[in-house]
Amino acid sequence: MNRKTPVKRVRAKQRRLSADDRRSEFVAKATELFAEEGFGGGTRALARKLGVTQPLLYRYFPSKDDLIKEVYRKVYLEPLEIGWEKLLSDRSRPLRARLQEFYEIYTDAIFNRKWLRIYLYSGLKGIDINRWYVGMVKDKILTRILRECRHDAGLATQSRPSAVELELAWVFHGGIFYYGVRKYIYEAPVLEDKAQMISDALDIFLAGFESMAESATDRRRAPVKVVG
Amino acid sequence: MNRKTPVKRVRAKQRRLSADDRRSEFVAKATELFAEEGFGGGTRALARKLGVTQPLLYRYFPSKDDLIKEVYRKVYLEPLEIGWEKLLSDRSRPLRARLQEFYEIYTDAIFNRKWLRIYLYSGLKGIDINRWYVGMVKDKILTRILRECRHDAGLATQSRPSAVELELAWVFHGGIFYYGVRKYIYEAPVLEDKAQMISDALDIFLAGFESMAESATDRRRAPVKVVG
DNA sequence: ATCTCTGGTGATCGATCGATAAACTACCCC
DNA sequence: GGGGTAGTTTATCGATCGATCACCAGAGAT
Repeated sequence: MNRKTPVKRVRAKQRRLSADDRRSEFVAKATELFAEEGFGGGTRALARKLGVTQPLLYRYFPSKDDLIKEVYRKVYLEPLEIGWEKLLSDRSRPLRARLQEFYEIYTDAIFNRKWLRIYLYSGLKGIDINRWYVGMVKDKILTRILRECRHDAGLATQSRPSAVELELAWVFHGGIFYYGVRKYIYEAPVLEDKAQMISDALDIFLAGFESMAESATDRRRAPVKVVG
Repeated sequence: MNRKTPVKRVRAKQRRLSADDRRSEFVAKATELFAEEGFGGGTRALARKLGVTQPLLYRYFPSKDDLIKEVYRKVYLEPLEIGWEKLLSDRSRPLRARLQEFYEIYTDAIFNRKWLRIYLYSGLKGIDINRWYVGMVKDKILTRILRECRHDAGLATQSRPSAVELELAWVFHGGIFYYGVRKYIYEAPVLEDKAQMISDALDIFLAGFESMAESATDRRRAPVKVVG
């Protein structure tokens, strides 16, 4: 056929971006790619998403691992911009309303396919930032919630929650988290009204905490097991 | 130095296994490998774990994908051997005891690093068997639990649970599931006594269900939202 | 208009991937 | 004990991976 015919290489017109723009575009598209394919996703596929060639990546990142670290940083730190402490600890408002609002905002931030998948993939890799995040949830969210619950129930505000209390809060938190996993990872049908799911989960958590607190004050000891 | 010296190839004495044994050994070690590395784990690394060479795999499986499917089958179907239906529906025993025992047995089966990691990896791949499993949990476990709860509360046993009830059960179930994820995936410290975690989670779930049932009969309608 | 940065490309390397074909060898049977 | 079969290895292919290098070309400065 027309082999060896000198076809004028119609090179897609080079689109030049500033270094900062290109760099953040790399991170943004890498987040999408890794969310779908996992961190095994290829650098060539990433370049294709940007409409550039693969070696360009290495003008901005020394290695793929460095790019991945940037993705972590962006994904883990982005939804943390909101002031949680004030929201949870603002005792001028009823506790329940605070918790409801907090979880609505929190889940608005993390309940999306991209965030949840990156979170799960990085969790399976067992990296430091994931362990840091779990510790942060414990210290900044669950411990705070438990302190407010104790205060609300008229109990002494101890500096650190008991292991049993903490586990109660984790099961509650995990139950809400799993809603996001079911919806965005498993793509299973869920109760559409997210706010109501949170409301119902709060109902049973608060009722459970109160009954635990009551039996603790009644019997003057921590309830280890309610039914044998 | 001694290059070109004809070193007598000291080949590790061939250990021959029956076809069935070798095949199941492949599946077993592949489960371990994929649990740690994800399904991107290499066939050469797998062969190394068996102490054989890589091409041998293809005497037993037409492709790596077929091996992966076998791993799925083994992992997903293995813990299902137990008779759940009888356990949950045996009305000669108190409901709470049935639920406690069921979740202790169920979590004994799935709370281990191998199972949870394979489950999460396959969930991220969005494969059919994962969606099947989630549907199975809904139909065979949660729906059954809710039916027993309704019966226990003296309510009409309807064929299918309401969306709100189901979500309540999912949040409860997910909270327990997340305990396993925290312990075996994140390797975070958890309340060591698993049975007590289940007991506490059951307390608040059952209390929540009862209060929902009460308000439903009192007000003659399903409680959509308790606090606005 | 030309110079000069610097963003961007083309070509390619070595390693590793899944998979195939042919040769080898341990073990069972007669 | 000499086949013969079936389990195993050696050698290798083509594709793809992350990464490197020399070179090209667009845009602002002069």
